[in-house]
Amino acid sequence: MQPGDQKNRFTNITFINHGNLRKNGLMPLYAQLADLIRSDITKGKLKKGDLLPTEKELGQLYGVSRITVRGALGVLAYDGLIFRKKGRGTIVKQDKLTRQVPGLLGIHEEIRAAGGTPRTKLVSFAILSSPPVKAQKICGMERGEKVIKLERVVYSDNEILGLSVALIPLCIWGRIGIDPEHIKNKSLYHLLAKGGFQPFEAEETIEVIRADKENATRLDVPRGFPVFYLTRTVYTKEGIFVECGLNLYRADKYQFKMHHWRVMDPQQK
Amino acid sequence: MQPGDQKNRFTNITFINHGNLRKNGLMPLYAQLADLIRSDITKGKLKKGDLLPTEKELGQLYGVSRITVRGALGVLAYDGLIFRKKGRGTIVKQDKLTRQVPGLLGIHEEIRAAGGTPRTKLVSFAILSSPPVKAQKICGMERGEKVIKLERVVYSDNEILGLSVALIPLCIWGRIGIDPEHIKNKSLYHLLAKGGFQPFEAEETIEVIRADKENATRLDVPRGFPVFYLTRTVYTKEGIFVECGLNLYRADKYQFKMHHWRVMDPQQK
DNA sequence: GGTTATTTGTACGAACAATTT
DNA sequence: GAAATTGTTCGTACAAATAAC
Repeated sequence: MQPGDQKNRFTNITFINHGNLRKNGLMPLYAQLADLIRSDITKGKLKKGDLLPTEKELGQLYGVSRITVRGALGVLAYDGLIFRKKGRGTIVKQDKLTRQVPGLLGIHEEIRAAGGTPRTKLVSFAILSSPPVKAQKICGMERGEKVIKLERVVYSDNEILGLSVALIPLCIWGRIGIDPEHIKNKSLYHLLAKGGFQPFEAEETIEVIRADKENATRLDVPRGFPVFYLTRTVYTKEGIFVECGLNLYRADKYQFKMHHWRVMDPQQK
Repeated sequence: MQPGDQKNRFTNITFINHGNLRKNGLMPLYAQLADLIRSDITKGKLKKGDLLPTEKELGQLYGVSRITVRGALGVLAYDGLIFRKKGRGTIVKQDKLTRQVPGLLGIHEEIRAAGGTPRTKLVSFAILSSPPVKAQKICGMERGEKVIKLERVVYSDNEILGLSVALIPLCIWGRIGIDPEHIKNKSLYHLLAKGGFQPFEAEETIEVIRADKENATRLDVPRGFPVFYLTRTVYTKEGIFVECGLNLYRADKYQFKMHHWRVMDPQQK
């Protein structure tokens, strides 16, 4: 199907799961409406290329204003399920993509998402009077700033996946107040979130290097074996720096999937 | 600075580049306002942690409604320059991150962005009666669908960077109507965009493999040398599949930078 | 600690502009 | 050229969260 093609617009009420919006205070109306339409799409009532009812019609169907409808459509457009064309209407997208924010998962969550069972072993725990030079370069940490250094080995289903070093400013660590003992098998990001520093943004670089003797031993691979070298700088919603992660993952046991997209249309759409 | 901290709110008019909004039809008011505030942030008039004037005040300052102000703030929040807190206000973020959509750059653009000079050499051009099995798996192309296969060597500043195979459905290729001769040194994505199929979304996987004899020769590396194996499936805004890319890049000459983030707040924010 | 004021979040109605059919 | 549809913008009102007293 090409851009110019289109299908009939669904004005038929029965196509829509109608009349279920409640002003219960739990969820905004626009979010409820978005979920209803989303389920119509994912369940196949609305198929790729279909034109949705117009914003006016949707408002009438569900007894809400056009603003609310636009809020709902904005969610779906943001999630990549629909797109809109001025003068034409709102159209269900082709469905090839796995529409999912790249996410900001910790390694625990990543492994679980891939169907594995994560396990981490704490190798070392220390308070440094100054961050390593590497970390200063990567995430602009100040010299002389006290940091926690957490070194862990990561296993997936009892196979070594990689090594992980996390540097966390002492002032952050102090506020979340965790006993090093409790880190074992716990998601670091989960702990940070519970302490009021929920990870929200991250900058990451991915390189490949070859294992030196020390790393090769620890990763149980021959010397020179390719490993991903992954650095990650993590921030809260407020832009507060919370972690600098230096990670080595075996290249034979790890791969990346990404979803890039350009969203413009920041306003309700 | 911690989440609870804050600075004074700027109600001082002189801090804002005021009175420049025009209903000229070229740009919506909210976008103009967003640009004004953005420049105040990037130029340092508004610093990290600062509270912006309230939505009401901004509206009065610029003579626009609160809806328009919210549109502008929505843009900036989306771009990661500010965040908002109910009951408190709108706050300028810390400025560590390079706020940039991950982007959907072709290899030409990537090289240029890194300060290099891209060059591509066309190795082969063919019309296949069916996509390779690999491509069928990666991007769900149908057996029997005619595709164009474009094989190119990519150089950055006259050094070999990698090999690139692009598979494009014949029906798309036919519509953009390009002479294979003209692909040389051109950005494929640029050509696609000119033909009405602007790349908008992509799904990508990154793995590391070791070069076999053939690839090693072509990439000018020893056998077994680690190379990035990068597959990419590209779609338009409408969700129309336009390209399946299979790429091999030398791991010593390539690295990835990513910016992940969680944006919720789909409505104007 | 509770109350009040402030500020953003959600939602309504209405009108016109820009684009496509 | 006319009709239909989304895009932008106004005014207004109340809810929910935060901050100040």
